[in-house]
Amino acid sequence: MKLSRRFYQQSTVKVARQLLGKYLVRHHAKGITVGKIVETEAYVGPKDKACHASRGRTARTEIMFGPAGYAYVYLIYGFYHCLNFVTERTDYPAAVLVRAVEPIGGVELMSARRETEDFHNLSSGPGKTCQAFAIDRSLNGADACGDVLYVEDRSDPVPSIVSRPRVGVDYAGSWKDKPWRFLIRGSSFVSKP
DNA sequence: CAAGAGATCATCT
DNA sequence: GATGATCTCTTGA
Repeated sequence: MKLSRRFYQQSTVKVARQLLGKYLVRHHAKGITVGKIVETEAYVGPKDKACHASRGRTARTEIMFGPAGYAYVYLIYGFYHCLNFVTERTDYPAAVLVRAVEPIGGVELMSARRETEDFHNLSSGPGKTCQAFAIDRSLNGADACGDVLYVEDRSDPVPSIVSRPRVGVDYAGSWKDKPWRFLIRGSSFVSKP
């Protein structure tokens, strides 16, 4: 079952936790890629200094101020893209970053795009995942309740979850220590243990 | 293995 | 003009 808009309207931390064990699906002219989400991070609203939207409403962050269930995709360091799903209510800017997935379907496609045969290096990080799934800024604003990029619940058992501080947000003052990075316990496909 | 450098550009000051 | 929700490669212990 495809996750509904209502799912994304829940609190950001809850969405981040519940996305673990769900399946990221990407339809593309070259084929479909599927990955089980094993790592996420929550970026919670205007006060969260690690959240891009904490610096105000701009062209880039506009999508986060809109309704839940849309993709927020941006370019980072000039090379890589990061995929988020917008959460909570309209005008409250928050999102969940998909940091890593376990390759499930379309593995050859991922392998070709990533230029590696190493199964554990296909999508073990936010930039790698976007490369493997051919996700770039053209998908910014894509509807996660549509048919191109969405998340499925395949009724897997609820995973055991570990939380950690978020990665790469040292600039965020006291907010950098919030334990808002979530991983499936024991997964070997996370970006870092 | 850990640490450091470099790559490269959209976005915001 | 500075910087970043990253990744890869190189260096050196």
